[in-house]
Amino acid sequence: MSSGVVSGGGGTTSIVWFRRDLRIEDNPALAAGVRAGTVVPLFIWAPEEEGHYYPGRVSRWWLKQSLAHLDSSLKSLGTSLITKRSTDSVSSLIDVVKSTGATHLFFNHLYDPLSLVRDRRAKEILTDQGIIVRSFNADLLYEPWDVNDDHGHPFTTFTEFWNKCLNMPYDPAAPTLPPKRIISGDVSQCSSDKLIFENETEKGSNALLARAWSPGWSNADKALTAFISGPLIEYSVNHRKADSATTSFLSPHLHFGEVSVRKVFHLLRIKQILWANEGNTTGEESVNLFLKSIGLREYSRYISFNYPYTHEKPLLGHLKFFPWVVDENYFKAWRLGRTGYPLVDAGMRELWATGWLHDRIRVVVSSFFVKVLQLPWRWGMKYFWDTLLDADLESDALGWQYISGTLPDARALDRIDNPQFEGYRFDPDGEYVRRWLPELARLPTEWVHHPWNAPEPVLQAAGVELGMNYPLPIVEIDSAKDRLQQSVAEMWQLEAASRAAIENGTEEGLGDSSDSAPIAFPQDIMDVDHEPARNDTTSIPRRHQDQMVPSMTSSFLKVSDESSSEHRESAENSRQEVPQEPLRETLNQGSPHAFRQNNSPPQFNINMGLHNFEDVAESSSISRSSKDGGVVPIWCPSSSSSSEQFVVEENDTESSSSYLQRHPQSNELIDWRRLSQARTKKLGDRAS
DNA sequence: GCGGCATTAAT
DNA sequence: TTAATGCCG
Repeated sequence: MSSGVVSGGGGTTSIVWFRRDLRIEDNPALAAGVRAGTVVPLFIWAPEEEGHYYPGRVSRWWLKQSLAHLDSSLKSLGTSLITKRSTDSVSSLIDVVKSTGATHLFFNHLYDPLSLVRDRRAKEILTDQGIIVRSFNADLLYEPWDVNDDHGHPFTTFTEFWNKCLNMPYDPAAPTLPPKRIISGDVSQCSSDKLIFENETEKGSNALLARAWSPGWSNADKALTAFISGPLIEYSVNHRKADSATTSFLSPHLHFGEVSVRKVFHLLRIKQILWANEGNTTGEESVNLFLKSIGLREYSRYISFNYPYTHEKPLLGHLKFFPWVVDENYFKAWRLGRTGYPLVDAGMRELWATGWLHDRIRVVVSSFFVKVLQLPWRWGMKYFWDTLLDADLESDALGWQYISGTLPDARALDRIDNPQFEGYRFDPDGEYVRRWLPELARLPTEWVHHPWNAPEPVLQAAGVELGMNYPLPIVEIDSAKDRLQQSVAEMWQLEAASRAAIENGTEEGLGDSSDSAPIAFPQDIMDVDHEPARNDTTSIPRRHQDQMVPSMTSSFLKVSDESSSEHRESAENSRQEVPQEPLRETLNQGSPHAFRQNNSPPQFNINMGLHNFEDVAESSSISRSSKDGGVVPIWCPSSSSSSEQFVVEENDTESSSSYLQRHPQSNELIDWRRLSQARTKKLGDRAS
């Protein structure tokens, strides 16, 4: 083992607390533990801490495999993973500290709201007990607090943020190699709990997953290499097709930290320089495009850190006044893939059956959800959370907020994308629809994305009976447009009224807290009986509040019980209708050409011209001195949800200014509110 | 070379 | 819808 940089090895035992950094390679917390002496690698399974965001079935399956993989790697290096079942991570940490005699705790940063709170607590409490706690950046190219505009404020649009990232004065830290050997700490007094990640029924449902996916850090590394040396070069050309085979397969790996994003970045850059030199513009474009999807992942963490309520509240406050349609039948039809819009339905069936969805299709189905059905976006987000293999709170929150028009740079709120046209754009030959909607399989391409227009003889010949074996559109696009216009107008009126009320001092705080009564979360919807969705839109109950999940920090509800049982049942239903996952058969591991399915990197990545950065090569030699090891991103929720304190603790001598001092208004709604008002004016002008 | 028209894609 | 790009006369 290496000589102990921190304290001379030998006597020092460190706990390395693994969370979503399930890799050996380029893992700063692990490296710190190895440097310090003997190591106790630890994983704590405390899903109840996640509240509503108890991981979904397929996500838990992945986690299980990934941990097994990690454990076997650790064993080959000389130690093994201690696992604890817990409802309180911090007490479990204390237990492990006591039973192992550890003096150090190392972990890598997470940026979701819950982890920010929990990690702060962990750090405080363990530090109080005399433990040396250090934490590191293993998840991002740059820490959120390092990327600011000229005034030192956080960016509020992606493009600005990403341009800044690409033009930082120092490179992301270079990835490091795995340790050669790990000396195990004394765990004779510290037993592992057996962790249960799936029940028997779920096991059955998960059985096929292993044929398509190989969780675990070294498999992630293989997937990365395979992608970069294969489909990457054509990524810009192919990434748009719903059925294309050229996405990276990396997003679940990235979610669990099986692969280092900094390694991805560095490998991409090598290709970029190579292709730039060769004058391969397609390749260059592809790298930029793919890098951008990495950037969106970064941005999701950045946003979550700076505005740690993004998973439950719209960033632009006016969306609170949007009159969401609370209709359980709509929601159900969407989940079942029975909306009558083939591209949407195909996507939802695929999600159901596989836990996977091409990011283009994610945009299609979520946009349909929000704009056509006008269902509360957080229901959709929650469903994604429950069903996606790569469910990721930060990325999904960003994606849904983008779709819902609640970001300053989101697409226009009142714009509806027509699934029919999107169908011909993303699935021009109808292959995707035919694969997932066997009832439409015999329909000619001409009609496959709008069967409701097809002549009766064509339908008959294809065996399609609209309203019987395939539904008519649940909502007409034209009426959806009308309804959306009305809703948006209503939203602005309410927002203006609220603002006036605040200015008059007649009402307070209507603006930004969770004052509005919540639209209950799906659990009261998930188990509704199987009623066909109605086409009539006149009697839909509406509520004038943003939907609101009970605070994550206060709730130990296991929503996923209902949702997963419903999901299972539905999946079973659908298996009769859906062809038996042809993709699994074709997904031979290791063969890039077998990648039938689109594993896009983090969700919602979309093409965008980035700056070429030829200067990247020169700047690559600059490395930055890490301020890791002391900084913990921290969020303290207060009783009022609108006034979260947001403090970064800095043990580091390098900087004495807290995050709050540097960004005094970063955690208030001020910025967004201002943006919201600017937008009010703009949209108001346009409307009049 | 330039204006007009079509195409594309948007975080 | 709009802005940017590309093609063609």
